Amino acid sequence: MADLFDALPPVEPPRVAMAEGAMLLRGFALPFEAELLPAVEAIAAAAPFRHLVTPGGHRMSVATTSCGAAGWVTDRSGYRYDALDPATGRRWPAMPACFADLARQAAAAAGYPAFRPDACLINLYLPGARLSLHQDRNERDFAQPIVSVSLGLPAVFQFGGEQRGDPAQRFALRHGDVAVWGGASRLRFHGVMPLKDGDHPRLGGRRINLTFRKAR
DNA sequence: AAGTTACA
DNA sequence: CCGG
Repeated sequence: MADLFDALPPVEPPRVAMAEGAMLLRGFALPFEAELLPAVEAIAAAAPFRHLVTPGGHRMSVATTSCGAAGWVTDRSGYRYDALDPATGRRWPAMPACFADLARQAAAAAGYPAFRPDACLINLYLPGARLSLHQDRNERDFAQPIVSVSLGLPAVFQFGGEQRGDPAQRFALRHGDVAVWGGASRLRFHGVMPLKDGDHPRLGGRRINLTFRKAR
């Protein structure tokens, strides 16, 4: 059996319903695309990517940083949003306008026209990096969706149910794809399979994921 | 508890 | 041997 990428039909629908309230926007027309990667680099210069440790004491294979009024962090004591970057003691870099515009447009296209993110978690995946199944539940208002933008190398996204053991669907995510989930799907478990080696024309051997949330 | 491994 |  060929892998998920080869198994996709030759012409992909631009919008795929993953579940109720959850939409995958394939090849979303990224506004200000040329500005996105330089913006990530500028954020990383002020708030470096780091491998956080989970409450269970495990080092995440994905490296993270954040921008916006609140940043997602974890350590032995738990998951949380913090106005300050624990690594620097300073506020997170401001959310670039091109990020906020992208998140708003994608959310609107998926049926969430009022989305105004105040946090963007930036995940850096190198080959082998993964995110095991988890829920996004540290935000205060679950009426607000999650908007997840894929850049660079392709990855396989797992989208499960509200219980960790529920069966998970898998979706190939490529550069320019945006997954949006909210409503009845807001607390679904989700994750990313280990990144395969590859070479993206613009991003090289890495995947960068921008995950927008309304944390507060 | 956003992790890893073993094994059927 | 690969993948779920």
